[in-house]
Amino acid sequence: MGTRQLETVPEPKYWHLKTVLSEALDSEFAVGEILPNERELAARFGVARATLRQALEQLELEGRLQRRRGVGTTVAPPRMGVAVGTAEQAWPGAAGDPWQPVDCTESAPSAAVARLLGTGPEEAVHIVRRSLVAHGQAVAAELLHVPAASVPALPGIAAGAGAARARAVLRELQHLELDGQDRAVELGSARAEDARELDRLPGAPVLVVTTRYFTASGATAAVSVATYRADTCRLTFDASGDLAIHHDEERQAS
Amino acid sequence: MGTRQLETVPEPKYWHLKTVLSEALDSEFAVGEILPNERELAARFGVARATLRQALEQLELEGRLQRRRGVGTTVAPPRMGVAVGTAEQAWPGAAGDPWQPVDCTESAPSAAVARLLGTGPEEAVHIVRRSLVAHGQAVAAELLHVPAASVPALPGIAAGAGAARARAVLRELQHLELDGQDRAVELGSARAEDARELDRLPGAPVLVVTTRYFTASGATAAVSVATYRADTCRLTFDASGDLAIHHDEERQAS
DNA sequence: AAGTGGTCTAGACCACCGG
DNA sequence: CGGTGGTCTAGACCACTTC
Repeated sequence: MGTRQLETVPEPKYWHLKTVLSEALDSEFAVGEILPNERELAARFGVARATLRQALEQLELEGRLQRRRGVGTTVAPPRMGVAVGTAEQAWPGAAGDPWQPVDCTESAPSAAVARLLGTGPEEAVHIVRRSLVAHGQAVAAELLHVPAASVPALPGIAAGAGAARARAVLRELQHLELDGQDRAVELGSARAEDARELDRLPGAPVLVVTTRYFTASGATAAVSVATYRADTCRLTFDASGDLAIHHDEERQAS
Repeated sequence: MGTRQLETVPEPKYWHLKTVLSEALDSEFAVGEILPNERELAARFGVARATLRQALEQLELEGRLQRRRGVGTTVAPPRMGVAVGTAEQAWPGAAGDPWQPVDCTESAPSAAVARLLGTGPEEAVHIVRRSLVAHGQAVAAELLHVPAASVPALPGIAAGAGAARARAVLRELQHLELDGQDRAVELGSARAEDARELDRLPGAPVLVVTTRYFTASGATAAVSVATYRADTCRLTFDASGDLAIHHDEERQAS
């Protein structure tokens, strides 16, 4: 990266800072190591703290750093691969599904989910909350929306609460024949509730995976909206049909 | 969502601002409409411009707004769905592939790509640049890495330049038998080069899709690194096997 | 030239975590 | 309690687009 300030390149300071820091992370720091605090880093680079923070924010977005209030800034491990697209399609909660049921409520879904389900906007559905933990860290939170029509044999509403009820809904789902599914991935920001569960601040970047599950009759039997921590996760769509979560040392290609 | 300021919930101003603006966008603004400028909005809400900008940044990240220097802030259309996972797996450049070849160079890949390819870190590969345009807007830029061993019958190095050479490499790829592929999606920030092509500023959030293509012998024959504009794209992994880009009115479910 | 969003500054205070 | 990152301010100047 030689000197080339002679071109029409008034490179922003934070961008240059990010590059310098990124190279320093590669060569001079080990995973888990804590960096000097923001005030000292800013002084060392001769910039305002806000400018230094702009660079740190980018590096955190790229999964290179992890910042925690009251603690400090540490060098993040490489992103973990999380398998979300498997060849063997199965209902959520099938054998080997690593998601952990948390609880289950019954209420009206958001307008967007209602549209995907094809149900009326006022019609209540079962909403199963599940979470995905990998390497001791919560990496994703899911809201699984199941219309009552999909689980007709569900025991009465009072059939337990919390995780027990969630498991009951998932068990009933297995009785349906799954015909296919449909996935979309987009960038979002964590709602306050998800942020708490993912140990992030509200608004943290997340990858939102929306999955529609179809029955043999072609109807949408359930819709899952899963939010993955964008800073620590790389979603993998292997053809290998393996649900296992694996942690590897591959870095973002670029 | 009643009033609950009595709890220990000192909600940040920018977060509240974002909520207010978001609701205003839903009810009072049409797609494409320009908002008042930042200085006026900040004054109207009684906050500093930096705080107002923090809210706008979040909304832009969520694909609700589009900001352009020298122009203004406009209400963004819903994200377009871009199909990236198709049941009928095919080599890049196959019939119906909407990607447009731009040019082709021959150089050493990044360390990360070299690892995926299984080639030596110094070994040069063909790097085909392609771009994806939808609705008159560039939505993605791709670097397709093809080791020389994958296209042995390629005419001499001087066989054209630019798009012509890119097409030649793609044509040769079709002669190989494709056995499978492997995808990963993660959040990244646009390199300066990608940012220019995507009409964004450097560092803009992008969805990075890394695809490995395998030959029947199990070797990695090519690696594609595609960066999609995270603000305007929703990646779809339909089982329908349709490469078409469709624009629909679905909003992020949340 | 005028107006927009993008960058940068030098401060201040707050919420959170640890000892 | 001290130290950390998170929020917020009130300015300034710059790069870009449009007229």
